[in-house]
Amino acid sequence: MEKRVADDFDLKKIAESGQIFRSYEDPSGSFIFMSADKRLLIGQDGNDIHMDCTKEEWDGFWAHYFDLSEDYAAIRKTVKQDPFMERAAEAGKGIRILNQDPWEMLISFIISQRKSIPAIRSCIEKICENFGEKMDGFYAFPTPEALVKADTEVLKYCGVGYRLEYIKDAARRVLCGETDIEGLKSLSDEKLKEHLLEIKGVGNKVADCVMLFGFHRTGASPVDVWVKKIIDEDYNGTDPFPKYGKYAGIMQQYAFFYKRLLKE
DNA sequence: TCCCAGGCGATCT
DNA sequence: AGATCGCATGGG
Repeated sequence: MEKRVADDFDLKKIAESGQIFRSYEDPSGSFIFMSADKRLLIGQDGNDIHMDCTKEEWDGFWAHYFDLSEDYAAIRKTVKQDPFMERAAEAGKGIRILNQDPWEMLISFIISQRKSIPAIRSCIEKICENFGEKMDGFYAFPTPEALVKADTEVLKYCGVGYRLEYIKDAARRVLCGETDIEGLKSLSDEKLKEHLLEIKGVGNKVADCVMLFGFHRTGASPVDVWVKKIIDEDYNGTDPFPKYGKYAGIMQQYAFFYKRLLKE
């Protein structure tokens, strides 16, 4: 189907903004986005987008996935008296915070620690190929049950390294209901974070990423090595993101994208 | 080859 | 509370 979007929307920036590890650029310039057991081929020409799904699938899932009910142009305009963030928001214009699968985000960001983004992507790809359900032309992200049962040696082969026990434990917790993903959705930001921090291998940074990208808590602003650089080099040691309140995570994405862009 | 990556947990002071 | 250290592995 085809559609026209009114708001900021840039598939390439979204795919390269570090929030998703299972996106691929097609030779045609279109993009593949995967989430849990779903996959979409989508391309854009300016504000005209076209995708290989039905209207029902778009309205029922992907429109929310791309966070189309939020007005990002308006959010960008809330930046004032902050030259670095104004440049970041302009550079990152078109980025949106995807509504991704919380379980997939939990495992993905547990894996992400001490890995480069290319390494994270290849590790997750291997895990899907080995433990994800085979769909029509791709592999789904593995279920908690699949990872609980996963052969340890094969998981190691996927490149998870010392995170093996973290992944196993997180999968066990979710499978037995000790971590109730659906239930977590109704918790306050504070309670949600508290719970996430109880999971082995989940510290402050990973918890914030799961909150932001899996539970769409846009007030969460993960502090990673890049954001640390921003804080030190551009803000003299003071974290500028919390002052943006419920948009802190969105500003963080603009800034993260911009800072990495500057280094190229 | 060497360095470091979207950090975390354990173990100290 | 805050500082330090080891950690498995892959990409640049």
